[in-house]
Amino acid sequence: MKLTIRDIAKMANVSPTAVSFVINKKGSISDETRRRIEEVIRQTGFRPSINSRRLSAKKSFNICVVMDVGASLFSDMFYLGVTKGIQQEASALGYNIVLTDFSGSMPEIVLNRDTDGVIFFQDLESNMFDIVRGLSVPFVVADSHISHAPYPTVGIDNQRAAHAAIKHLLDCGHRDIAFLGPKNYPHLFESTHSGYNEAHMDSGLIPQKSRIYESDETTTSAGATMAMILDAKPWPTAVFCPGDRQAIGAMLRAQELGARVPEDISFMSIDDTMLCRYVRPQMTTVHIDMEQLGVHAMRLLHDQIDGKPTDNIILPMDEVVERDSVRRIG
Amino acid sequence: MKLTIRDIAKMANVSPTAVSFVINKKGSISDETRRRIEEVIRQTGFRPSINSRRLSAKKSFNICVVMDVGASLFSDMFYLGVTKGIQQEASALGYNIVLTDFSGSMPEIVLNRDTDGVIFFQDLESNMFDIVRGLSVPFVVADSHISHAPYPTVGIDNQRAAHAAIKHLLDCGHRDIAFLGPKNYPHLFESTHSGYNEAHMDSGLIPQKSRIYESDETTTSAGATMAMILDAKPWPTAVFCPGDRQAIGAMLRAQELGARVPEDISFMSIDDTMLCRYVRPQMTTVHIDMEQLGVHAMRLLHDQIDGKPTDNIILPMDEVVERDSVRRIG
DNA sequence: ATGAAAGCGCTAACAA
DNA sequence: TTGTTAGCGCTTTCAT
Repeated sequence: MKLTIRDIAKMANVSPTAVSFVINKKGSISDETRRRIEEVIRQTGFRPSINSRRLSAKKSFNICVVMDVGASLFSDMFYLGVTKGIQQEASALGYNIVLTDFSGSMPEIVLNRDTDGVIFFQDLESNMFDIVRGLSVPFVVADSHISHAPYPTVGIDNQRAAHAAIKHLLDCGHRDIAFLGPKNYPHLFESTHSGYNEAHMDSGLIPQKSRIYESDETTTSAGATMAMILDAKPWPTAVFCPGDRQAIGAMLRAQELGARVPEDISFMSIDDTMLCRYVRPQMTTVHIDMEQLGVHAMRLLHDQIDGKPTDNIILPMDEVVERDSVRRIG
Repeated sequence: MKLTIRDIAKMANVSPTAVSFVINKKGSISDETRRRIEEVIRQTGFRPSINSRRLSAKKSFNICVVMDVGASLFSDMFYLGVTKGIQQEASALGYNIVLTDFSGSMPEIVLNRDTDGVIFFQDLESNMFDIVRGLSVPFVVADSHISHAPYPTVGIDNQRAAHAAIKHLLDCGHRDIAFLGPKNYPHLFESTHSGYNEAHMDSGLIPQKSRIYESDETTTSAGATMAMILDAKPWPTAVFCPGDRQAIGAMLRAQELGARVPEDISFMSIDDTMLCRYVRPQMTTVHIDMEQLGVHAMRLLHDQIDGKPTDNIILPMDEVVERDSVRRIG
């Protein structure tokens, strides 16, 4: 019934080893022999059993991607984009992408070592990484918020993205810009806050501490903080949030409270998930190339697997997408 | 280094076979022996090599999920929900979910038979299914639009969902309801159109052919059709689209053209993706439980794999979620 | 109820 | 450059 490498070997009058060599492009084979073997393979449509391969090569050819199951639809949207990038790169490298969810405990597939590497989304508590290390399974974390993490990461240069956003707002004539950051992501808060400060100072402006606000990274929490901001006059002329979700939550709430956007107050975010195009006014934002993030994560993991020395990657992203939520002043 | 089933056997003074039996809950083992083996397994933290297993059992323990790579973010959102359901059920059954994209040709993983079954999203051209059949790999299609497809499917009862939507509109006092359906999904168009007609007739009303419109299932195409509808008076009092994407595209366009929603015109959709809560006014819709769809798809596939006889599944879904896009008349 | 032994189909060390 | 051979670690048939 199913052909094996031995059958092919016989048909080509060579040894199984030879066949294995040409399949894996390893060892040394005379052109003549190789051609003969390739011919037989083509004619028979032979495909080597990947399971045998897994067993003898002690590789699973799986890469497992761990998403937090409790994550919001927002993160889903973001990470699905990242996953596309991973998947594209992975299939080029001959890996399967297996999707697992993380609900507090390490997925079976990594406990079983049924994966050649794992990609985590966002930084987890360090004891989780200890587990993976203990299993000596290579891993990387994608969308890490930590700049010099003691493990392989690829992240966005959030400071730079925030800088780009604030610069845009400044260029549009805004001088009283509120920063509404995610208090449940301290590292992200910190780096984007730095970008905010830096952009001001680059323009010879002094960032005002009183314009720094925080909320959880949820629509409602951002809305509540926004309501509070609107409670006191004068209003900032613009509000910047380092994430679509917060920005949209804030904007929608402001509108509910009677503020006109962007006439009375402008909003700007980072991420550029599809939501930006569906809210009204459409959200001006800094574009994040999620697939790119995925591609780099997969490459980094591949290098890890190969045992190559690697550096953590920080992707610079600062392309602002102008839409309708920011008013040009004066 | 790594423990094998033989090591465990020795430690428990039994044969490898016995160990295999208790791991797989097969064969017959005395309670006494079983307990002893289980004890050793627990103490050593032994985990059988899944790769050996794959080879000798001729199973991959993989289920591959095929998404169309060209699909919109909308479908992404929908299918990610479905995937969560699949994944949840799959891990309970001991399978990995491997994500692949379909870009016109069958993914390698199925060509290699490195999967015990495949789940397709939406109906593909039948020659694709022929390929899978030729490989004798079990498959199901999730979110099939075809009611009596000659292959295993699980789908939503779209007629019923449409019926529920129209009934809601009717109950709110609407009597001039436009149907804007997806012309690029003829089956979906057909079934939801039936629901539209049926709901009218149930209320003793005659559905008007002139109120049936079509567009591609995209935001812009729906917008264009909407503009055309608004071009002629009288306007319908409500517009129903069997999908969030069309409905939102239509609603947003109507607003751009100066119509007030829901005062001048109401909108209603099917799907209840998260977008519904981010557009203003929030979209009233029929809730679709995507995870449920995934769970059923996985179960159906599992039965297929087991060679059990199966019937195609049609999930009834008709829960309307009232939000702000529908006006109550009178 | 338990065990011996023969694979599953490939890889890789070693020989020739 | 090519071939022989011994595994990889389970499952499963067939004895006992």
